[in-house]
Amino acid sequence: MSVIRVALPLPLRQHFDYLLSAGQQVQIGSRLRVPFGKRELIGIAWQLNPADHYPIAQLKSVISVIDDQPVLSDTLRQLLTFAAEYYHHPLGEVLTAALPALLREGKSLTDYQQFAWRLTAAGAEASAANFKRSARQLELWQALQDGAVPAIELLTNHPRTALKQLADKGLIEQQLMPLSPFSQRGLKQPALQLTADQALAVTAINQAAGRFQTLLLEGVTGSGKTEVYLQAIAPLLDAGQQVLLIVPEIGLTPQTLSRFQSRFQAPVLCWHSNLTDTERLNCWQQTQAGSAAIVVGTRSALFLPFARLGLIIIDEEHDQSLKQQDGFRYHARDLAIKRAAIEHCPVLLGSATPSLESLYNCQQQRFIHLSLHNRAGGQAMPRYQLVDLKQQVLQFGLASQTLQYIRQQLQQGMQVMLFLNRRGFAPALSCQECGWLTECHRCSAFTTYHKQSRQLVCHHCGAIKAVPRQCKQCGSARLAPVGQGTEQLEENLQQLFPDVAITRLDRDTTRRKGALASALDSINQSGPRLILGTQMLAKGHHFPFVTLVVIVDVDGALYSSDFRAPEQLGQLLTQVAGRAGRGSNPGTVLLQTHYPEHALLQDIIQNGYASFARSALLERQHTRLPPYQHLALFRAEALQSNLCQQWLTELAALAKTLPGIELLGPLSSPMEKRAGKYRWQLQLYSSQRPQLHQALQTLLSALQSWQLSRQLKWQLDVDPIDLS
DNA sequence: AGCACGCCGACT
DNA sequence: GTCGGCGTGCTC
Repeated sequence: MSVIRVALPLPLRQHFDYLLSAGQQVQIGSRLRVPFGKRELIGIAWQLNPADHYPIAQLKSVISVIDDQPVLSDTLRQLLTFAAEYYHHPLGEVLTAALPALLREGKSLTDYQQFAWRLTAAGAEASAANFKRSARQLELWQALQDGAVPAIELLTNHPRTALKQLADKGLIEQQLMPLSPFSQRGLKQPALQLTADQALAVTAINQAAGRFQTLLLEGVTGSGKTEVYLQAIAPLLDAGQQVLLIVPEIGLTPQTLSRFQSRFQAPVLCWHSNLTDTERLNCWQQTQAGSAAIVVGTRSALFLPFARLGLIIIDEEHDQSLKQQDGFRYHARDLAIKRAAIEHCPVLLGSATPSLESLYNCQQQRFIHLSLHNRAGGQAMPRYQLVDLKQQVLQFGLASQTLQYIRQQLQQGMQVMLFLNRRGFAPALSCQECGWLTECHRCSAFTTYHKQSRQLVCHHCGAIKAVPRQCKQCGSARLAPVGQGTEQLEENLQQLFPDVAITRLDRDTTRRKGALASALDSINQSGPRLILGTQMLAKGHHFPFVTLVVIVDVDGALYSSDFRAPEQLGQLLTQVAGRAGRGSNPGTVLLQTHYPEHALLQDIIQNGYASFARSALLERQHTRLPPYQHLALFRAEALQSNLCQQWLTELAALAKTLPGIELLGPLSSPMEKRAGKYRWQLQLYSSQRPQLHQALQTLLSALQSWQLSRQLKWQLDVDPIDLS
């Protein structure tokens, strides 16, 4: 008889111990079925015979052992344990994030088979002429010419329907696929010629192979970071090692994925939230079996069970979406570094606009800093120009100077991109008589007017209302939109340039599946065009014919209470600018502002991101903000504002007694009310990470017994990025 | 998180 | 008289 400590999928900060009968063989990291109160749960064997186990007389017995081989390796368990402790999050929920749903539900891995597709005899005899009417089927048929391809790999770039159609015609068939380690069969496409900077970077990455090292690859947009990734990976694949590439959002980077697939013969899989449960399990198994060579995935790919991990790459390492914003709030970049340390492999962070945290780590010599200085094709960098909006007559929010520039570029057959980070027609409707504004009744925010759908939408809680005919305050019927969103700007631009094609990219126009892809396709055709959109425009896409970028309104970000706002503005401006002039034409970026003399803007446009980031870091040092101090944030949310305040005040009182902790708050969140709940926060700063963690531990164990804690929703965010 | 127990209000 | 509201407590 022995005792086994089990990690269970519960939001509880504790383990549970069970009895193991003599006949039950268990490897640590395997799944177990155990009784839990009136129900049964599936947990992970975590520790055999812990010294401080629960009284034996009160233990229940393990019902069954599901796996004979662990689903979580030693290294993965180390990572998850670290993550649970670092983020002070219940281990059970961390596990839930790390295991595919089918495994959490107890599905047996041994009776789970994977299939590959191959051509039938009839399929081998077919010719391209058979597929005149279906390009999709033709592509699929061609992909199978060199032999069987695993279903999961096939589905990453072929639609399921084409697969079914060919199978129905008897041209392809399934075969059982053994899971064995991949072997690299040479390159499908030759590598590109590297610039000197790129070659240096590739060498540095290769020199770090086989040991833990973090490298930051800073390269302006268009400088060829992806080619560096590809060439750094090649020798690792030759040595049979696997590579993980984490990207912020996979939907936004289909080009990156296809570049990896078309370069290497070895299997490239992708991992993201749109996969079905079965596809996830497939990918998970192939990663574990070593038959996947490269996985391109979003942040949760970090927890895949690589058999022989040789390199982790975090692309766009500054991107905020690498941090999970609910539940288990981990940062994929930071955990990737930890994982690399555990796996003894290098980790490469890539960005045109590195986070201040990573630049700081380079200054501290913790990371190796690699730079790509020039655009790979030798194009000039775009130039910035400020457009002073003071005392200007604006037409649809655009200065006459701006319009002149736009007209000029269009006349030359070029494309112009306008960035406006506000979707909808107008940020609110206003009463012309009394000034009343349409507000959301559940949030401290105005409701955005959407003209096409004739709705008032709250962008914070999603509430939708019909457009009122009258002012709720004075009854006047004179309601008019205030301010301008992308929907309105599109309408206005169409009026100004009736003959020019316009493509609008925002959440409203890209909601439909495939809409984004088709919009991007039309942008990639030459000819004059206006492209306008929100944040989406800043991420990842190549717009080869854009020679002018207009940032319609930069002012919103200049005076923000969030200490990260300058960094984010710097990143946004640089990223948006990077979309321009990637063809043979250098680009121009126009920044419309009422504050052309603002130091932040001047710094970015005159000195570029790298220099701006240095001064922003100095500023952080003087104000004792991250990364010079460590930050953790308690949030409280309740129907009554005073509950939050009271709870956080008690928390603050206790925190004040703890060594090395500085407090800010309780403060109301920037948007005090959201979806009907009031939101407050308490910020804890410390220059010593261990002291911060000690404090968090003390606070967490205290608050669990407080009566008030159960009357509100609270959460702890370690290293928060979003202070809202 | 679930799932029970428990104690008060409007229904066949 | 019972169904069901969600507060409270417990799970090895």
